[in-house]
This record gives sequence, C-alpha cells and structure tokens, in this order.
Amino acid sequence: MTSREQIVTAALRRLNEEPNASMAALAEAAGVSRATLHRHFAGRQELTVAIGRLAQERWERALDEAGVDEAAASGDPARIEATLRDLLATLADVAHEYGYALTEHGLESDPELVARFERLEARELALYGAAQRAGVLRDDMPVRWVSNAVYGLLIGVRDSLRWGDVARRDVTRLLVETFLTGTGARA
Amino acid sequence: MTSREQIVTAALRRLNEEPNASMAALAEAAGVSRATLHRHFAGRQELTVAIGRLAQERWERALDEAGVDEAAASGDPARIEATLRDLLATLADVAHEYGYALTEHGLESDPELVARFERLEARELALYGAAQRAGVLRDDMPVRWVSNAVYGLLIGVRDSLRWGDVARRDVTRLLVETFLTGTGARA
DNA sequence: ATCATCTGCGACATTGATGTCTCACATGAT
DNA sequence: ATCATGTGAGACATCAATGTCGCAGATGAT
Repeated sequence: MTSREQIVTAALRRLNEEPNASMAALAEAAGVSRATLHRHFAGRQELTVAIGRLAQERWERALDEAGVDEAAASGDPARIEATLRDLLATLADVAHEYGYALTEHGLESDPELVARFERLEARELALYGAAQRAGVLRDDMPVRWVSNAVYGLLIGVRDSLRWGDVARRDVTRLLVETFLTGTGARA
Repeated sequence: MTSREQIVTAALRRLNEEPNASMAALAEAAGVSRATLHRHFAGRQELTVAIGRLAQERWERALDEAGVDEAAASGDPARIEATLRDLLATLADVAHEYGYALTEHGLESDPELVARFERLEARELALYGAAQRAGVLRDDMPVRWVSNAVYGLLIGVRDSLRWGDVARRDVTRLLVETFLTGTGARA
C-alpha cells in the first residue's frame, strides 16, 4: 500500500468519526506530518475527492460482484431477488466502512464524482425497475423512491452500528427484511 | 413574529438548501445586515442551536398531537397502529421542513439539545415497543433499529422531495407503506 | 419635538484552518 | 561514500469566516 493510499484510508477512518476533522487531525490520524499530507494532496478537496472515489470503487465492485446488470437483464424473479438480497448485504458493509462519503455534501461539487455516481445509481435503478417488472418488488412505487429508501436505510445501518444499537452480524438481516417486508407484523 | 424568529426561519430555509452557508449568506437570506444578525445571535452556534430547538418543538408537537404516549399506554393494537401512521405522516412534513436539523452533526455539541433529543426519542421508542408487544410491529427487531430505520427513511423522504423525485402528496403513503410492509411484492 | 430603539453600513480585529517553504535527518540504492 | 528520495519539524504567509464597534438614519411611542 502506497503512503498515499494509507493516508486516504486513515483519513476516511477519522472522518467517519468526526466529519469536520481538520487537515491537521487527518495528518495525525495517518501518522504523518501536516507537510507530508500536503505533499500528497494539494488541499482538503483533493483528499475528500480521493475518498469519494474509493467509496465509489467499492460500490461499483458491490454491483459487479452481485451481478446486478445480468440479473436485471435476465428478468428471472428468483435470480433478481437473490441478487437484490446479496447487494443489500454488501451495501450494508459499504455503508459502515464508507459512511463519511455516504453523508458528506461537499463531494457533490466534483463533476467527475457526480458523473460516476449517476452511472452507478442508474445501474441500481435498473435493478429495482427489473425487480418491479418481475414481481419481486411492488410496482406502485417510483423507482427513485425505492432507491432513496435504500439510501436512507443504509444511513440507518450506519448509525445503528456507530451507536452500537445493533450487532454487526444482525444488521444485514434487519436491513433486508425491513426493506423487503417492512417492520409491520404479518397480519 | 419577532425579527429574531424571522431570522431563524429564514436561516433554516437557507441551510436546508446549503448546509454550509456562511453567516453572511444567512443574514442576506433574512434580509438583514450581518451586524444585525450578530446582535440577535452571538455566533453561528447560537443560531443553529435555535434552529435545533425549533425543530425539536415541532417534533414534540408531532408526538403530542398524535397522542403517542396515550396510545403506547393503551396497548390497543388498532389505536397504536393509527397513531403510528399518523405520526409518520407528520414526521414526513417535519423532515421536509427541518431537514437541516435532521442531518446536521454540529448540534450534538449542545447538551441541552441532546438531552431533549433523548427525551423525545424515548417517547418514540416507547411507542415502537408498545407496537411490538401489541402485535402491530414484528417483535424480532431491536426497537432502536426500528427507530433508526424511521430516521433513515425520513432522510429518504427529505431527499426525494429535495430532488423532486416524488410528489409531496405521495410521499406520506410511500413512507408509511415502506415502513410497515416494505417494498417487496406480496407473495 | 423628543427620546428610545432598532437597523444598515462599513471599517476593523481576531481567529482557526489552510497552504508554502526551508532545513535537517533517515533510509536505501549504487 | 555518495546520491536521491521522502519525511518531520517548525516558521511563515494567506485567507475566509467570524465577531466587534461606532456612527448615522429610520421608526415609532409619548
């Protein structure tokens, strides 16, 4: 791991705890002098964008490994549902590890990041849409609502783990079941 | 409405759009000079805390008007469910109007705000717990997860409205149904 | 008319974070 | 031994946001 990568991951860890940590704090977290931090990243913006990219790569890998595109194209309900559950399970981890990137607003100012975000989101929307057509998800909800609901629940996951409200091994089940069948008791 | 209140509501409106807006921007949004803003609020902290208090008052009113405590104490499933639906509908509005307070981290540094937050949260947790015991909500989920899921979905509501993904008149139904029965199609 | 109060305006001081620079030291390759 | 490279330490400059102050004009009550 290059020192640049070490800095990014250390900064992410620190920012997950304190989103407004100063560059000095991030340097300290990386075990590096402030000057060295600036040698690798011209400014805070550059560093946070690097973190954003890292998060997106992780997200993209989650989509790839779950086989989102193929499942969406297949139209096979069983396969779509399995993929969906698989994806959500992985996204729970991503939310936990990259929570900072999940909630930070400043990242929207980087066009490259925004563009990639939209591509990734589109792939997810395609899966949700396919799930609706295949009868896996109810089709009387806007796809974008479904997407935003997932996003919100992922923030719930992040907070639950942050505050220690829920054990890590339970959180996947809670997320998936809440998303698919809600919190209501079966009639 | 006193000018102090006008400033708070204008600042809230502005911060809902741009959470990092400067004091100068907030003064402008309130149609007031920067000096006048500082005459009313010694610093940014004081202003954001005032906003936080406002949001909490709104939240408290939502709990009161829905009759959360009485419903929880009654143990009556029908009443609890009606109260729950009612509460969520109101909270959707609160999330829309007070989104800034919903996501801003800096508010956690004010002890008074934190204390009141915990009291309000406790009332909600009591309702969720009662709902679980009454068979309205499934009882195999930690109450705190339920609470965090609501919180997350409210962020989903906020974003959906912010980006125009969902019409305001639809969002209540989407929230309530997603929360209670999930996004999955009925088997 | 007079007085109290609030406000806009603009100048000024402060502050905390940020970015830059220099120099000395450590490491490792040749 | 020498050289290249990367780093720590600390001084320094900069900058944007923040907070303060004084003065003059507006408003409104008596």
